[in-house]
Amino acid sequence: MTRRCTSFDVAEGAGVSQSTVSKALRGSEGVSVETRRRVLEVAAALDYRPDQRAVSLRSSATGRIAVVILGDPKIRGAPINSFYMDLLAHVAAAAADHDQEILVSFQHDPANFFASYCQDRIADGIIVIGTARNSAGWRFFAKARSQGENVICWGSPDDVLPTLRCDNHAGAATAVRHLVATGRRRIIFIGPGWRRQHAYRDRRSGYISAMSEQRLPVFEAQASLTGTRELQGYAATLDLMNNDVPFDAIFAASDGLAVGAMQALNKCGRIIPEDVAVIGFDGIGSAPYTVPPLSTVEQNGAVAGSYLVEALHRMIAGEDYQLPAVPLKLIWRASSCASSTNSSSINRY
Amino acid sequence: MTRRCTSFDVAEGAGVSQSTVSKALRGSEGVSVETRRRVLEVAAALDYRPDQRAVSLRSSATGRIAVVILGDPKIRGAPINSFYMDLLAHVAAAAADHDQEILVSFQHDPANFFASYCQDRIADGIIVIGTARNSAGWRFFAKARSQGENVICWGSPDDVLPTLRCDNHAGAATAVRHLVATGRRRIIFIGPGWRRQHAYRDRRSGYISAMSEQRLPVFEAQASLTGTRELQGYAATLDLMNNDVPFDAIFAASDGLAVGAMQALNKCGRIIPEDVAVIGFDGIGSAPYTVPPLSTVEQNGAVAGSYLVEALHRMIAGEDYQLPAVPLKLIWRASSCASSTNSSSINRY
DNA sequence: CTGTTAGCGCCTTCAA
DNA sequence: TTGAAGGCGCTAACAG
Repeated sequence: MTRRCTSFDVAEGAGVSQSTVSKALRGSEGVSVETRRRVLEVAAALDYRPDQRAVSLRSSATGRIAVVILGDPKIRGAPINSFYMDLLAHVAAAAADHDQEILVSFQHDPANFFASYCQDRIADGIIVIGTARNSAGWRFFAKARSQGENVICWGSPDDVLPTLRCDNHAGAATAVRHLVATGRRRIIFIGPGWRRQHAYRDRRSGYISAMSEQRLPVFEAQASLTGTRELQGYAATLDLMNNDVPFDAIFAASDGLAVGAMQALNKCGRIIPEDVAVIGFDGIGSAPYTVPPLSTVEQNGAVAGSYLVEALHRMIAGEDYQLPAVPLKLIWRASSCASSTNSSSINRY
Repeated sequence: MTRRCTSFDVAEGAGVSQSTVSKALRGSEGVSVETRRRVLEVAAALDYRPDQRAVSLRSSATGRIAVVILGDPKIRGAPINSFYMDLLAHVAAAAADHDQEILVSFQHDPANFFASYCQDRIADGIIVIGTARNSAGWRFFAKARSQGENVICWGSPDDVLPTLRCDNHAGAATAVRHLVATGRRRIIFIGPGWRRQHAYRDRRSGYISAMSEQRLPVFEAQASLTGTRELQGYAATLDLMNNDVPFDAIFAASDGLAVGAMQALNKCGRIIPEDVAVIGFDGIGSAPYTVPPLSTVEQNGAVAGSYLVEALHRMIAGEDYQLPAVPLKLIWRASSCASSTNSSSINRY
């Protein structure tokens, strides 16, 4: 295996100096057309490629951003909320638009938290996406930020870190009004069990506002804190039925909870949406493909991804930046409305 | 904003030379205990952190691997098969075990293919995970490999690149035998529409073998090539019913197809599993949460992830490596068996 | 327009 | 045990 070829080799081949090669290849001013042509030719012939580590070392920025997916503080390999994975793809697309590479790290265990991306010159900033439930994780990244890391996040339970989110209150209220408009009165809110988080509080308050507007009774069910979102939704819904709580609709604080709720309803022979309408929140990729298709308050993942990247860039550049609310859209599918065109209204589920 | 601190600053603070600092921090031989202690102390006080770019430039390897998710050659933002996203998480975990960072890139459009990770010293090798349908993509990465990139993949339609996969033939045969054992006779195979791929051919041949063993008639439905897997499965299944093809079970070549098939069955009032049993292939994360829960031939994603990383390391090291088959497990849920404990058998779906 | 000279921050011989 | 010097491969001033 032969030595890697460097800009010196190209220089020699083209009969010029190394610095001229550098200028020629990067299109700097001050190189004659003829020289540039010859350099490019030799570089191509030698299949020369600059070592990006050296390029980066000389310049200042790394051209990379780190994306950390913060999972539940459980055993390794716990399933990640699929909305986060969708968001990851959108962040990657947005980063690619800025010619940035992304480094991805899945973290959940305090023993393996890592955030020194900027300090170690591994990346220029960090986007943390994850579950509010990993408090130790959020504390860790908040501390990293105070030590100079550039951090923007999605999913933080609080506002210690600059956090992007949608208008959860408004989204929840819209969902509830939709249920009311289609004739539902006993609408139950299924919360995530973990109350100390921003998104939950806002979705809950949106639910309460909308119910109060209509003078309808508020009823909340709380998921237990263990297991996946789906299992939590499943258990919470089963509880409701076992306790003979009357209800004709469920507004779940997340799509995962809603999916679990639908399983439980089905298990007990409740027909969706005839007996119970269900609507979730997030807009996970599988929502259109559940049985019946799940209505949801969809967060615009593409916009969220680009806002995150944009804000991080501004933070890195030391500019002022703001985190606008991510747009929401009520997606009305068969789970909440028997007459939706999106699915048949006469089936049993 | 003050200048970043380097090993020279530590040297000055500790009253030693820069090279001594380097040795002390990296635990090399030939530094007195007392000197090392002082260096460590000053380094900590100054919060010194080596610039990883410089470290990497001096060494040879980058300590990074690139993971490319190859999507359908369609518009940007097309949803990624969720099994690939799961696999990505497992690859990340395996890479972390080897103290490697991973660079992630979602690629689908020939205009933006990029594979020069090794040549540009961005990473030491590439793991390509993706859909067989992106032929241009697979050709691109095959060419990159011939130009010196280290590439291992999952999902390639052929064997031009070193490809990890499970024993698709055996897995399919197992699934079919399970259906036969539970009394099904008219079992339909729903293929992905794109026949020129290894996994499809093997799953199909496994189906045919198992059916032939039992002297049962083979019947294949092909999905159209457009849209998501789910939509393809939906349309193919609808076609079957519209054409009054009799069947009591569906073996879908992938979970996505199976999810779509379940939607179609439900739309037409067919009860799962009483009227039609359904089983998929892959083991996507949402399979336990469909209604009814989806039986599937589950590929061990954790093992797949570690095999991919392991094989890539051996390739990088120039060692011999082999790609063993990834283990499969038949997961028997309610969609294929009314008496499963995993769900109720008396419900209507 | 081109070449020379310094580094970027670190690791690694080789002398002292 | 320590330090001086020479790169890793490149960019960027500054001379010529």
